[in-house]
Amino acid sequence: MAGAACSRLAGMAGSRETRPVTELTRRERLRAELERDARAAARRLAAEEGVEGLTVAAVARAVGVTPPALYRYFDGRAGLVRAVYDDVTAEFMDTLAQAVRRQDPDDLSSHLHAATRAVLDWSMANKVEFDLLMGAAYAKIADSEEGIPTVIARELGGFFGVPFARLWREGRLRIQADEDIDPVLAEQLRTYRARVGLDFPIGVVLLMVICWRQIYGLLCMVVYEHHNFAFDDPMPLFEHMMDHLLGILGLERSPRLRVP
Amino acid sequence: MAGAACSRLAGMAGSRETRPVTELTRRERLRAELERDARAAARRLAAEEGVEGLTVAAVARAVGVTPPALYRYFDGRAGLVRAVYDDVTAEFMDTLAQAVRRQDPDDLSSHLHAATRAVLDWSMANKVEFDLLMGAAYAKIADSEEGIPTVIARELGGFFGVPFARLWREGRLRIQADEDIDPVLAEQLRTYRARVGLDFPIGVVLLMVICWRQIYGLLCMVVYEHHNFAFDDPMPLFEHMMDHLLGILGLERSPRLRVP
DNA sequence: GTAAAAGAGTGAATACCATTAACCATGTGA
DNA sequence: TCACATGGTTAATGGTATTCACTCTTTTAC
Repeated sequence: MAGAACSRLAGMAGSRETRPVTELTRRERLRAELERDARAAARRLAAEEGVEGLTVAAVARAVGVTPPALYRYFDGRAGLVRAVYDDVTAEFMDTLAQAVRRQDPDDLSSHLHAATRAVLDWSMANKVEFDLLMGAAYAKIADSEEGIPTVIARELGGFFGVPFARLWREGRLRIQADEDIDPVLAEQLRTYRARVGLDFPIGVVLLMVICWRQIYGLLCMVVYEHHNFAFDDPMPLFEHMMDHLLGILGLERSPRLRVP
Repeated sequence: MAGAACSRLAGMAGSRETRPVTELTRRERLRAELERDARAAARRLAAEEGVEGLTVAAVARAVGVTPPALYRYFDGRAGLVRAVYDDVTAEFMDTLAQAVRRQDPDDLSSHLHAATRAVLDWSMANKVEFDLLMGAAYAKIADSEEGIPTVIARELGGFFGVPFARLWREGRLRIQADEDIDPVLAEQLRTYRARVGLDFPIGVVLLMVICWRQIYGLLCMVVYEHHNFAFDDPMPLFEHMMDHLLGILGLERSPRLRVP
């Protein structure tokens, strides 16, 4: 407490009016700290107890305030869930980016393989968060909040769009011609392409959707634990699927794949 | 009230000790009625308000008793959810059986197509129930209850096992030989086969899993509404997938497919 | 036919939860 | 120094699950 006051005085002495963004008033600093702590507590609670365990009261306890205090920071329970959603989205996309950065930049096979593997690993290690981002819990947030819808679908679409664009440019892909695609489906694919911001033929978009459908199915099987009674370890199924998907894309499993 | 008493007296006059199963005591009849009403109310509440709207208090209100009364019928809220789960499972499997019965018994393509289509249709029309049977809500029940795990996976596996067995017997399937399957995966497939009660090579089981992975991915995409921003109508994607899956199985889309 | 036993409901109590309103102390900035 | 904004508090309302003690009714046994 005394130390905090001191550093505040030091900050005041340094600059009053101009206040560079780094210099925060005591209130601003405390507010930032409490918000950070609350977000962390919310995330921890959600992970440990499930989304339903993420309650205003529990977060308040964790950060040492009374529940109503949190209403100065978040829009009630829904706001807390939204905050966790935002944090988790950022963390998830960052994890993916890291996995890709570990690969040889010219090795598209390992790029795709590692990204997909990272999705699976993260999802298994963060089942509640998976549910929030890509599962059932998502629809509930999306219903209430306005800006949310399509966030993760678009982020992921953009992310996987990069290697697909390269595959397309390199002429490796065998895709369906526009006129061979059912017109209704074609229109949907164009909408998807426009909303995600991709710039290759809808035949390539269709390939992305076909791949994602399979990946997503495996993810849900694993995370929701329906087939655990037999498929305790999902890796064999995953690798089997990756061989198939890479094959669809005219690639082979890369010997240079680097997983953590 | 008076009428009820009368019928009870008639029942008493008819038989006391032997009491054929059809003859119920007044209490038993009232109990059966209230339980039936409560299950129906629980199902309706879940469908309309979501699983979180399925509360003991709400069901009690719906059937006109106080909440503690329901503890004589169900094991609290978890018991209510479990009851809905059981009812929904039966209804779902029945819907599938009906869809198959509508097809030409010798037309395996329409058999598989109709069954898969029925799964999709039912899931879209019963999103909350889908979540309970095959989605995120399932894991929560499975955690607490003992008998539950694998119910739906095994029911579905057995159901789709029938046409796959016929395909296999007819020699249409191109499958991987046992020794070409990763040993760990092979062991998992054998476990699955044993637990579901199938009796064909694990290469066929692998085909089932490959198909289900894709179907399930599409189901979750549709029910959890992640890609609604582009794929408002899932039918084009579904039919595209079915063409692919039937192709894997050496079949073609049947002109005799009958959907409701 | 009557009395004991079993069953099914109620009300009260406990313990959570979310959310709002009124209020108070303190940091901020002129 | 002083007015004001901010961020916390307590209190109150109303929702939830669940347990317990109790009562009334039905069933069953004698």
